[in-house]
Amino acid sequence: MGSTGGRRERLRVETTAEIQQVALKLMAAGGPDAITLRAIAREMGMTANAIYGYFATRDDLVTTLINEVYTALADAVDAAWAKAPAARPAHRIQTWARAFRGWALANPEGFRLIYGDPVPGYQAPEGGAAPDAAHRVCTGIAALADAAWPHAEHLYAHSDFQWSDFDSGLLDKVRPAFPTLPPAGVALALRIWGHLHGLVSLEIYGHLRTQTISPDKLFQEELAQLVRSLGLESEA
Amino acid sequence: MGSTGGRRERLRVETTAEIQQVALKLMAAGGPDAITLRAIAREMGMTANAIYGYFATRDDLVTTLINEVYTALADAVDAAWAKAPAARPAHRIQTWARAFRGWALANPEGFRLIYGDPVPGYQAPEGGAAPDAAHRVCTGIAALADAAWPHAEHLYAHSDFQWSDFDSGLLDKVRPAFPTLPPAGVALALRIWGHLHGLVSLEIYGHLRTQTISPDKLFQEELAQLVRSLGLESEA
DNA sequence: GGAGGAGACTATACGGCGTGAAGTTTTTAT
DNA sequence: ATAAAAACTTCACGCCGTATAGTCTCCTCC
Repeated sequence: MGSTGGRRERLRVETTAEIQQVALKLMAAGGPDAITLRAIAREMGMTANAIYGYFATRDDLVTTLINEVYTALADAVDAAWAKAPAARPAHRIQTWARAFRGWALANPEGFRLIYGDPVPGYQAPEGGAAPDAAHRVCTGIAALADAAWPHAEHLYAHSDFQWSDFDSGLLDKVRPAFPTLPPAGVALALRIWGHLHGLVSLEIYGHLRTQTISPDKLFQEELAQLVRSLGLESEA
Repeated sequence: MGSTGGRRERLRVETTAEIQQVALKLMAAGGPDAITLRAIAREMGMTANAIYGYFATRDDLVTTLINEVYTALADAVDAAWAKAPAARPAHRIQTWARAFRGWALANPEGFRLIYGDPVPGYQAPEGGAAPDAAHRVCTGIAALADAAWPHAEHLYAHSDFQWSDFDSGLLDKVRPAFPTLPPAGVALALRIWGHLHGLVSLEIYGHLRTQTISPDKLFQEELAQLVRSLGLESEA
């Protein structure tokens, strides 16, 4: 054999996993710039160069980490979405939003890794890091908009958004899943997304912490306002 | 003499200014992590260690830069605010917001420096970097809320925000300027701020660019919606 | 079961980084 | 003119990513 189940490959997989795990631990402890090949190797009792057998370059490792973390985020919000009953759109949106914020608060370094300036010299590869997870989060946001659209449609009565106003990147892959969502519905999606991301981002980066000691209360209030501004009744 | 006007001090001031200027140029060209003492020195035909005569450490330099950049941002939004007539609150808010976004788009690296993960290992000093500029921006946001409050008050009819819900940091210094603004008005301020910052942040960090090709149109629309949600009539 | 090869890892080295200590040159003040 | 002070350089250390070459171990095939 040698194709599957070989001791060699098992070890390889395990070592690969350990590298990522140690990297995540270092990031959690010291921020994104604590991810250094040498520190990882030190932690594992190896030489830094040994890691090159598993990842072509440090950026490759970071890309993989982003993928990993991004997937965890997508899992979290997807699970929340799936758990909440579709019959209560307001509650569903609030659940999604709370899951998003909750994950971010629990994994602030991960949030930075995904949405902020990542590791020092890191440049996201052309194809785009974590395209799957990004797609899933994007789909989730579109689902929020789709759920809210019937109630919020009137807000966009006078807008003139066209499909050509939006890029074909992630959207064209997400659109088919929501055939009833018009261009203005995408604007609504970006509105919701901008709002949530903005609040969470301010909180994570500490630009809110200096101003309020109950970001929790503020977030809940803001979420209620958002839902209300979508023409829905806020639910706990 | 030797106290003022000396050739020595003039040179010192000039060199200090040149260091900052070169650092900003490097940042604009290669992002925040392009700010290295050695690169600056190289650009100036000096040794890296010479910079230690002007800034105690690299973080000191970065702190100064943040101050500088933050001040420029505060100047930009303050000017916009002052220019717009107070009699038209909607227009004033939109002008402020557009100035904020405009500055951010013109100085994306500066925006990251202020609001994102800054230079790799940088840790903001205890006293807080750029406290003056932060105070001014905070005041600007409070002014937005103050202008909108009479129209938006009804939105917070059932909220129970207390002053104790907010930190005493920047707020206590800003509050006296707006004696009529109640606790819920601060929540309104943070709402506006979160909204604007969120949109601009998404745009600057490219998490919007992959989804829309007309962030401009989206921003205007969103701004109009925000103003409308405050009970005001959107103005061009 | 022994030889050969593949794969995992180390050793060494290079250039870049921030920064400390010590030395040198230039300017200023007396 | 001389001494002090300021500006600046040199050298050094330990960190980083990474390229190259070498070593050791284990699997495979005859």
